[in-house]
Amino acid sequence: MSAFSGYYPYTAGPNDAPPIPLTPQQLALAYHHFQFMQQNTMPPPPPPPPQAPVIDPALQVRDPNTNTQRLEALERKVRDLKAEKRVNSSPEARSSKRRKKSDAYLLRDAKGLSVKQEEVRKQLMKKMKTELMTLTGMARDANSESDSDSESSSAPPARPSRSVMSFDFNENIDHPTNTKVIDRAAELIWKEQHDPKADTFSLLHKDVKFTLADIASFGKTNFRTWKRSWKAETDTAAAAKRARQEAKGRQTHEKKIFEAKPTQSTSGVQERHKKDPAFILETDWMSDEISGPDTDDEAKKDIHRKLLVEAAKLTPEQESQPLWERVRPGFQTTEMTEIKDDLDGICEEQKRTQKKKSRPVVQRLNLGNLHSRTLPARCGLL
DNA sequence: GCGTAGTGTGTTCCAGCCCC
DNA sequence: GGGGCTGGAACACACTACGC
Repeated sequence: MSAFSGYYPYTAGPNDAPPIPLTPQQLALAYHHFQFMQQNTMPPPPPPPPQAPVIDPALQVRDPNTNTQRLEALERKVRDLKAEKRVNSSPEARSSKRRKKSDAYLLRDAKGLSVKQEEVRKQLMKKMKTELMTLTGMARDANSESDSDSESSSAPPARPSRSVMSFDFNENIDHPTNTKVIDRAAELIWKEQHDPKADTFSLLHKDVKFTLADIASFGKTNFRTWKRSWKAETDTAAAAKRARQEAKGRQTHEKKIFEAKPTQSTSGVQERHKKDPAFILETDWMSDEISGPDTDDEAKKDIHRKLLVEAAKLTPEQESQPLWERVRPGFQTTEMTEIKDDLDGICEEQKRTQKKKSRPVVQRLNLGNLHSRTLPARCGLL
């Protein structure tokens, strides 16, 4: 406590009045604030004031000189604040203030960064993610994982374990519960990495500047990602939406394969059918395969499986391999069915002629069944 | 064992929108 | 104008199975 016996509320300037000694209560409060700044932890509530003051205030001798000095110091402060306000209200100051606000971020946006900045940015993102996972208990061994990214040899000493906090995904990012976690993680990383001379510093480039706000913004991105996943798991509507997105992603992938390997090319299909097959690849039309009948009846499933095995002409040894049925929509025109069969043929031919043999894809068989799912909006195009 | 393709999942980036 | 949210797309990564 002796180190704080000379603690004053501000640093004295040349024009300031001499420092005013603090009361024991003020001193105790200041000590707690100092502890908070030192340890980056929430301080425990300040100790309750003593039941009775050591000296009855009524009996204390008031020093008229000290009170005058205090008053003068306050008046000076008011004058300074008014002067500062006048300067800040000018248009130039307003724009510089705006600039200053946007300057709070140096690495948040990936655009326009140098290679060094990009590397440090990625490192900080990874650290922030690990820190958040550690704080929220999402990763038990995140500490060992956190610094495995190319700096294992110079890894900082492991921090003592921290208490588990948690996100509230029902709330937004600016909810106190969530900001508390992000701020805490950002402060920890900032404390470790902002000073290149510190033992804990482990970034690739010492000369790349970044801000606390940068680190926090990376944490916010993580939060949104996790919230999105959480929502997809808990909200059925969101889950359905996500499934649609994933299906679309697979279709895009198939489209790319066709575009990248035009052996017979889709133009051949176009010539034969006088239709551009491209739009089939752009929509939901390609998803015709099912892995089994939509029923809980095991007997029906067995019969269906036997039909598929027969159609695939599998040997008894091959019977256990997966098979899919290709079920065309009932509303689909014959013309469209032919185009799709043509495209499937190209795909299978590409597989057969591939120099490099790859893992066989699941065999798809046509048993002639049709399904009656909802008619897509674009069905009138063919 | 190694390299590669297929597949699934998670992450990051970006644009557009809304609100303050 | 800046920050937050959302959705879509691109990208990264891990895993598996296969051929050589």
